[in-house]
Amino acid sequence: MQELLFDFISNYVSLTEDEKNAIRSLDLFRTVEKGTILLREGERSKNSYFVLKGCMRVYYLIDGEEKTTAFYTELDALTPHCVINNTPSDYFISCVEDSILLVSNSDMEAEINSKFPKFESMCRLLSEELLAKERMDFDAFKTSSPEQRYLHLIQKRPDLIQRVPQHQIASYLGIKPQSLSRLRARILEKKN
Amino acid sequence: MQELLFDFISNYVSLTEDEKNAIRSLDLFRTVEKGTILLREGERSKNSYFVLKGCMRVYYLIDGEEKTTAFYTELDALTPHCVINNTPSDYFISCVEDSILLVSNSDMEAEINSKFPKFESMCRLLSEELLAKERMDFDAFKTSSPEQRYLHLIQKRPDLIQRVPQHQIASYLGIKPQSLSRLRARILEKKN
DNA sequence: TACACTTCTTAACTTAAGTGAACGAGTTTT
DNA sequence: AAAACTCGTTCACTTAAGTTAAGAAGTGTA
Repeated sequence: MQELLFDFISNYVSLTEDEKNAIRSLDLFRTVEKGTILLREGERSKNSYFVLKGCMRVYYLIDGEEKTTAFYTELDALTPHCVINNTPSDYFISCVEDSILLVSNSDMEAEINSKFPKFESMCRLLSEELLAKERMDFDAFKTSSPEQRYLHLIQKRPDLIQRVPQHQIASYLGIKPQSLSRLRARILEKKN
Repeated sequence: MQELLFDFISNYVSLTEDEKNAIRSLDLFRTVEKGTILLREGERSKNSYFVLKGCMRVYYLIDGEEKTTAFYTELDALTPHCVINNTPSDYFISCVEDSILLVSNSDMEAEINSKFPKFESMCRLLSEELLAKERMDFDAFKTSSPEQRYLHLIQKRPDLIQRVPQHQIASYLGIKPQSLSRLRARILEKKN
């Protein structure tokens, strides 16, 4: 499981054995049960997450309704807004499946970053890449209809449709569960 | 105008005079005329932009129609997707107003980053912050209706409504110009 | 001045998403 | 085993956005 992490890191910087050991010694690995809530609205957590195995979901509670805005799966990284801004979180993060995560906190990261410039390089590269990707995803969302978004999701993340309940997918697409049902029926009809 | 830049940077790291001079010597400042297209679909530019004065617009050309997805104004930074991935751009960037920009290219940045670790720190902090902000904006977009998005925009970026044509705002909100017109009329009616 | 062009609005009609309710299938709880 | 609950689907109805067309106001240009 550690190898997954080092493989991932090797896309950004190459680590020496010493550096790898420094990371190993941090003891970041956590197993988390399905249903665990990692962050609640109002909390000021300092934790960031990296998914080695499993799936996390970000959702807001608006007028008593859950609005899912993101899923993080294998090799996705998530630093919540509240960590960056040191403000209370306005969303929840929950574990969709039994998962294996890397959990780090911002103090720890600051220390590592100052000790290992290479690590800071990696963080810069990674967050620049994630920012560019997030903007592309946002653009794609803005420029397409719910139906196009759904078809796109099937292409890009077919696994999600399997591992996550449909009503969470619906809200992820910005629509109601009933509308997703109808939309799926419409697509099937078109095919025939 | 340089002071604007150094004020901005001081939010992330504190620079010595020597470091400031190093940046000054790079000669990054550019004045750009309204209407200039900074990046075209298909181009593989290496340029990143930082807006000191003015406004830039990102748009896609889909089925012959312009779809505006972002506006960058004073103190906004933009590194296009094509720079990060070294792929052809799938969008355009144009200058909405006569503007003063900082233009850097990725080779130059790589050099500075390796010479001045402080600069890399700043880039990391900045891109982490922008990523968190982008995710929040995306979340807000997903969880609200066009009408809510419009009201939110008036609150958060009232200047945009003034400096940018309405049909570009409409597409930025994910709707057609006619729908924005109607929606505005609806809001006015509610007020009375 | 006349013409083209852009921007915004309005209107009539179409299409699709929101809403509220009901139902069946499957799962969990008691 | 019965009750409660979750999840997905369907239906009838409402609401809002898309579409097509037309026109008014403003700008720029020949």
